[in-house]
Amino acid sequence: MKRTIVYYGIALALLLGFLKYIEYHYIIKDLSMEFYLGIVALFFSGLGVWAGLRWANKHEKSAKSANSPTTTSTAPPDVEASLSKLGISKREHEVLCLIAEGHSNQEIADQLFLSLNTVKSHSSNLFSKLDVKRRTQAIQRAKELGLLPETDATFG
Amino acid sequence: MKRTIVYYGIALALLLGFLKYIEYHYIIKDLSMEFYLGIVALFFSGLGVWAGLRWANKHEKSAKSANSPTTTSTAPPDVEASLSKLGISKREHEVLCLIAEGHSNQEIADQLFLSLNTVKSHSSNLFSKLDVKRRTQAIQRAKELGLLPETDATFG
DNA sequence: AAACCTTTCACCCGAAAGTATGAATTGACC
DNA sequence: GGTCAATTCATACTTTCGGGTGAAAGGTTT
Repeated sequence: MKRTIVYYGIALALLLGFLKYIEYHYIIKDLSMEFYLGIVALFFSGLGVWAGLRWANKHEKSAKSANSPTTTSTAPPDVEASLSKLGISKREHEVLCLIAEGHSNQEIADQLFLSLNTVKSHSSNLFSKLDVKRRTQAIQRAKELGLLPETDATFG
Repeated sequence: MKRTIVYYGIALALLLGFLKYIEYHYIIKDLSMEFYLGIVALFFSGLGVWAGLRWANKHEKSAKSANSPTTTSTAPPDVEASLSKLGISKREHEVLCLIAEGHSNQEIADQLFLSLNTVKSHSSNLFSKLDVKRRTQAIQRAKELGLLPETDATFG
């Protein structure tokens, strides 16, 4: 969390440095105002989208009674039972679903706004809880146990 | 193929060397006959089983009209169409099925009596034909396209 | 407050997976 | 005999996975 702030700072510093750099090394001083504004607008809109998504992501889970598996609406009731029986947390279940969709750990990390290491931790715990060694086996296992949302891949 | 013969030779040489070694270094000369026979019996029965399995494996495919996808009975007729449409060979399909069952490349190699490198080659070609990057995606893809034998994991 | 769980993340290391390239063999087809 | 695709395998290299350990932050429970 503290690191995130540091990253923000570094990103801002880099932006400022970049602006100064182009100011002194190129001949765009005449259209500097528009250019600056454009750069800054792009940067901050990107940052805003990112932060907004992340914030929304954080509140999606805190808004639904934290971690007591009673009123969570992410998964159907029967799935809930299997999950809690195996001691699989909500976050781990999310990771499991994404694994089953064929995503790499890095992709999952990007999608859930997590570090790669975190995804690894989750999947590692997941595997021991599912009693499997590989993610491919985890997919099999999860399908057997009905832990995955029906993707309905059974068409012709 | 030539390598296999060389390996056989090496294995036999090692066996002989081992027998000679225990003959000169231990005091089991008295029960040598039974011991020798036991070792040899174990070794050759193991080798026999292995060779037999391998031979059976080889003839399983040559016995069914080589590679024309007309009378092959490994997969249902509808699957055949999808496979040939994607240019997936029979061997590749075998590998694909084992991948979908959650096996590692090494396990697949052992099961099909192939080298690890060969399995990698097959899976690599498979991935490009399925237009995927990872084996987990290949599983997804194969299920979507109905390329896998029904494992019926849809029970409660 | 203390014990506990969940979630997050870092670092290291070894194993597995995947890519690229080249090559030998075999059977089919012409 | 020559061509072609399929199969097999090697070698080398990069990326991804997975295990193990430790730790920090936030929430729950007692």
